[in-house]
Amino acid sequence: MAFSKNKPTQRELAILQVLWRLGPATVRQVHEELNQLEDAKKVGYTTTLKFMQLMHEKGFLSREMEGVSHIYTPTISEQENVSQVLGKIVETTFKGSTMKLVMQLLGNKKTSKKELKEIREFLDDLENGEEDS
Amino acid sequence: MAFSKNKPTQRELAILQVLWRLGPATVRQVHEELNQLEDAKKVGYTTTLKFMQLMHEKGFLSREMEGVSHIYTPTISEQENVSQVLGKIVETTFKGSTMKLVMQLLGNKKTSKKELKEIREFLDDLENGEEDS
DNA sequence: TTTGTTCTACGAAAAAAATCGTAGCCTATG
DNA sequence: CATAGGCTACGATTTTTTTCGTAGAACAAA
Repeated sequence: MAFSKNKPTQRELAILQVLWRLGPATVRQVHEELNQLEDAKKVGYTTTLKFMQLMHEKGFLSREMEGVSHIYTPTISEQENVSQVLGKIVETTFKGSTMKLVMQLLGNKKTSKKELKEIREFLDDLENGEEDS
Repeated sequence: MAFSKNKPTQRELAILQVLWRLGPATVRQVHEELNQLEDAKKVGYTTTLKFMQLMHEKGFLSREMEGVSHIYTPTISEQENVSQVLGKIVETTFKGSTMKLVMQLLGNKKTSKKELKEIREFLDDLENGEEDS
């Protein structure tokens, strides 16, 4: 169902990614993690705090009290989010054809024999195992 | 080689997409196209103009005079751009494995038999035609 | 109890992105 | 020639996104 209406901004997405990696976490934890990253801009603690408060209001994060502090959890999974993003890409640049995207991916990267084999097996599974409507 | 340093903003991307679709075009053409879209916010002409001027300065667009007006062209192709975006996705959410992404794509969408066959053929071509190191 | 630490909540302010108004230049047309 | 229309350039202004400073509550240690 994705995010009701708004999309997360850059910073918001960065925070979501930390949470996806860490699982439910406090502002402190997210903040430390953020300032760990290579391209970090060394942002202040209250900045991270404010962001997570805002994201909570926007519905991007849910939270619950744990003693004195909050523990935040994304309301959308990384998979859902990436699906959404990929969906948009398929629509706008591959005219709706997921296959075209797959082929660009396979074609672009020099794919190893082993990987190709994996894919074939995966396709087998798909064709056999799944009895979709 | 992508964009030297900066990434295009939302609006800038929207303009790029119009240009990718239309090919080299004038501000007027891009502007009309932009205000055609469903989610259009009915932006003024000079806004589009300013944006394209800025994008030219930033190196996102090249341009040449044609009579009284400019004709703008993106300095990066849609393919290059999408590769870049996909690359980031693979890195951050698929831990560097393009295959994982491909599988998510194949798994997610209910893929038709015909499409699966296409993929297999594509894989055959890849394996035969390409003699990679 | 006083001090220091760690939270949250807010209210602004700074920075970045997006929008628009006005002016000046050509050119076609009456 | 005068007027209208289309185009660029440019200087703000508005809106959104980011950032941070300050204040108050809770709590542990001196």
